[in-house]
Amino acid sequence: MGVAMRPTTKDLAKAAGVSLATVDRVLNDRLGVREDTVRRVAEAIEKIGFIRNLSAANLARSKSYRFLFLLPRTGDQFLSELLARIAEANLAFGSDAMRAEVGQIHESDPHQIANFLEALDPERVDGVAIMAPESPQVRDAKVRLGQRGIQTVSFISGQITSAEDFVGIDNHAAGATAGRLMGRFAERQAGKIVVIAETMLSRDSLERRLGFDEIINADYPWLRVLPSLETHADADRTARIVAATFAGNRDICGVYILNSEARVPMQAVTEATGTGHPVIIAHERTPFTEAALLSKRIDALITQDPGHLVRSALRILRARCDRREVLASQEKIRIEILFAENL
Amino acid sequence: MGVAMRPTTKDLAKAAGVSLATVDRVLNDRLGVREDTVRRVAEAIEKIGFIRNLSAANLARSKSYRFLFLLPRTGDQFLSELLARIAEANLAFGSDAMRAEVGQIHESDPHQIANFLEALDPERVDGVAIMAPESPQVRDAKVRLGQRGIQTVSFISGQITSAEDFVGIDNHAAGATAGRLMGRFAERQAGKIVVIAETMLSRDSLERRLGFDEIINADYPWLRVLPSLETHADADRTARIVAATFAGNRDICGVYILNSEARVPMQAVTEATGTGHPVIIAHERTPFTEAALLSKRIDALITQDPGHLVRSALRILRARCDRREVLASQEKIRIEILFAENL
DNA sequence: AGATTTTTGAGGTACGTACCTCATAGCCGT
DNA sequence: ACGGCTATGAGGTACGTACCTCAAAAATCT
Repeated sequence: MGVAMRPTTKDLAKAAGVSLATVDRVLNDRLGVREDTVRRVAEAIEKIGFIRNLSAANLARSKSYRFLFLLPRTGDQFLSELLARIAEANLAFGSDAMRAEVGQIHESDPHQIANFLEALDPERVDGVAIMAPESPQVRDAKVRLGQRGIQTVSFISGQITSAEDFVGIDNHAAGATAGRLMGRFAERQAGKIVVIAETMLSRDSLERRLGFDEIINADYPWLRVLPSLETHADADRTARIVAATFAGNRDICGVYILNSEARVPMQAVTEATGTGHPVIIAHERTPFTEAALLSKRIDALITQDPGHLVRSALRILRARCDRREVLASQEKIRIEILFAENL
Repeated sequence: MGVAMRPTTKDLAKAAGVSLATVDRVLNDRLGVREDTVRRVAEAIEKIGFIRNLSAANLARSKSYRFLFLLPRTGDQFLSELLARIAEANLAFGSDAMRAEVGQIHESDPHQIANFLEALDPERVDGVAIMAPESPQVRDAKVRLGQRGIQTVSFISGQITSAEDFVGIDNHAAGATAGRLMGRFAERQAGKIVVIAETMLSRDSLERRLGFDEIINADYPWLRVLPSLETHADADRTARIVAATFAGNRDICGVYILNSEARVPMQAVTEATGTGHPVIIAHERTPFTEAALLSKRIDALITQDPGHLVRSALRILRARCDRREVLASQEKIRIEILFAENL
């Protein structure tokens, strides 16, 4: 236990040769402190290695943090997974005075998203993790939130203004990883590869496709990647275009599903292929993809850990509120590769 | 913030119809409370959803946690990585009143390890993460530590009495994953596979090998896995036996290095193979293996995140001290697969 | 120099919990 | 009814920080 106690504000005051009140003024950026007094305190902080006890501070302030996850209204199993992890994080961080809530909104309407963000009350929300397609409206809304003192991060997809502003994987690298797996798993002979996306209008899809193509073109020139099929999250359309593609191309040897929600495209592929077995690579771990991996209908999954995503977003928002640095290595979301063996 | 404040002990006392003192007695397992009073309080906890404010509790107790990592004295880059992550965790958990220290000891001598553990003072150490080969002495020492009120977990390797008692990957699954990668990456034709381990006396190595063999034998019968080469962490010996093995087997198509420290074996393999290029799979991400992966001398890495390992061990020890549950999904250490693309 | 403003100090209360003491209430067996 | 229990209550102090007030000191301006 505390043989060597951590220095407190009292020790800091003594070390800096000022009173507790002044230390408090400096620590909390209050007005009315001469500049060289601030400097003296800052030096004393360095010298005695003062670390502010945030638990005590939050206790005194009786502050609790409320964060919001802005998620799409419609989705499938990956969305459910996220919701479950958010609920879980509430338990994990429960004794930490932070709460996470969820707002769901039609992701296709930038105006609605922007309005939702505008309506947030800084008194009631400390930060928002936003999962929404990039758009000028949302970008502006984020800037205004920052001005009003509400922290934001882009969550999984959306605009990436800087590395610290984004919680999610590097989609270009994820696509490249998929490309590498596809190249190594496929037979070393000519063949076509089908890429299925919800829409190619989103930056995430573009980046994944780009990374995928780079690897295939550079290292596996005998493979040809067909133009992306866009499902528009419509099961009928998906079944139709996938069936048509397989009917029109006899030498398909690989399928790359770059949606987060792989179930509908995967079912279309299963129907279209029949007894054939192209190499199939998909994204995200859900009950469906997990089962498909175990039954060898999917060869590999590229995933990001939803629990990690959620906790990381919360830690980042929290650190911003406290004007703290985060531990970069902890917040880097890894591109995971799953086989049946390492589920 | 708190529009809806979290209930406090005061609210709990009112809800249970008892005094604050009694609530305190119940919450902290003090003697002298009738059983049905305990029950009434427990019911009130459920009813009003009381969550103990651990920050305030630790503040009041002015308790800080001291944990110890018991690591091998000798090692290479993976050990350095662990040490770096422990130092990093000290920063991350710094404002959380917990500190991690390191003790290093010759892992080959179970008596010395046991003595070291016996000598720990419960007043000065709250928990230990033990990375040491399994042995009766260490097992007994762990039991006695538990009796003396010092928490323990097995770290990365060692005895696994239960799932909650271990921080690390499932080595059988890791070996199986390596086997799957080897099988899919190797040419579909007869060939031999070299397995290199520091020693096959450790459970970790055995499990990895077992998992590896299972997959190869079941799904890639044209591959033959040679008896494991044991390096005994000796560079000269390693070079000798690896060279001899390659000299005696012309059709080696794969190498699986199941050590945590891959550098020495990998260098021996590089020298022995010359211009040939068997599929090489190794464990753990270190500066060396990372560079080898990027330069395509290694085909894939099976890794566990050292930062996650360290933080997970600390969280688990901490939760045990507080008699709390951990969030299982957060503490599960994933078997990661690394290519050059998803580094 | 005096008046005014800025900066600093001293001291208090509060946050939610732990832990302590002492008093009182209820219970037991005799 | 008595002493001897056990169970409970009431009240205090402490932890480290935030935030408040008021007074005093120091710096600035006139």
